Amino acid sequence: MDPNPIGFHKHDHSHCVADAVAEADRSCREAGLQLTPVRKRTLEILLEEHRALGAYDVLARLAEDGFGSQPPVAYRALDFLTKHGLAHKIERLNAFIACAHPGDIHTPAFLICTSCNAVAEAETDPSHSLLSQIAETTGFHISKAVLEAEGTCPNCITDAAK
Amino acid sequence: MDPNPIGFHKHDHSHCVADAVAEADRSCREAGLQLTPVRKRTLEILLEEHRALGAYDVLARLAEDGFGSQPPVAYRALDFLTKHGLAHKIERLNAFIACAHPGDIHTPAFLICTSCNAVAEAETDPSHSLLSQIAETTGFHISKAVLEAEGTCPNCITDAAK
DNA sequence: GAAGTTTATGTTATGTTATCACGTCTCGGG
DNA sequence: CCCGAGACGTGATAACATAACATAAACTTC
Repeated sequence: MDPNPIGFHKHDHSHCVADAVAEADRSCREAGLQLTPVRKRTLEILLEEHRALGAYDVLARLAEDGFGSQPPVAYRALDFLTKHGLAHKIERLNAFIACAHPGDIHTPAFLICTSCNAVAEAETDPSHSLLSQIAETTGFHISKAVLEAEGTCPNCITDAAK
Repeated sequence: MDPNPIGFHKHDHSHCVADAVAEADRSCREAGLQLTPVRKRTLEILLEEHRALGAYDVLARLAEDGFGSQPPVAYRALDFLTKHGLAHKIERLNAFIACAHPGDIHTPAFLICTSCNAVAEAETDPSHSLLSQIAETTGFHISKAVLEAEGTCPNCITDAAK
């Protein structure tokens, strides 16, 4: 159901999990944040799956690995990751996904394919961002934005045409 | 906690509920849709409160008015309203709000004030919409978009400055 | 106008997502 | 050595949402 979920492009991610974890490790140390075993493992799980995962899916995997089996275990780890830009919550799906561009300051936009369930994280151009325009004209101060689009990804459009 | 939630501007809405319901009534009749008593009452509740309301809040009000008291009663009515553009779901809040611009074809953006809990529905300019740009460049076909920003509304910014 | 179809509503039950409250442990500072 | 902060585990519960089934009204097809 989910052949190639990374931005809808195929790729070999045998190494990218390890790389991303190492990078997270480094940036946390730099920022004085504790990337503890549960948190690190949670990030690995999200990276390995490379798709949006519910908190209870993550929890089940953590429990398998010997961590606690109660919801707060997963929610706390996911909170940490999302708070520090290592993961994002997809509100539409009540699910979580590893950040595709950690380190960048960004307002991510997500493209959710309802056919294959892939979720791609798109970059947005902050300069003529829709939301900053709105903020300007209304005097509203934005602290966090959610941009999510649901539809059909290029691969599934092609498949449907066959 | 919520002095003036409508787009953050004060207004007298003694008549606007009735007007909006009448308008909904008319447009449903035109479209061959049944704005049944539960559905109409649900819309009224959302309009009266003029803020984002959880499904169970709506349900409680419906039950008071003699409608069914089980969750599907509220969810079905809310589904109808959202499906036909008379209300919107705020994903970030798991809550529902009456549409501020029914009839228009629009991709609404919501501004959620974390201080006073007001939610404003902003118009977006579809021509240089962020998401349609993304769609173009990626080949993704968008069927539904969610744009939600969390922050501080002009009123609360002013209040905080005091 | 009887039989079947669609649409809406109600109810019971259950599933899914998220948080609270409390106890323990560990680590670093005073 | 004691203390406070942060992290983690656990039990309990809250909040959000849907499945499955029964009933009733409106419509339509013969």
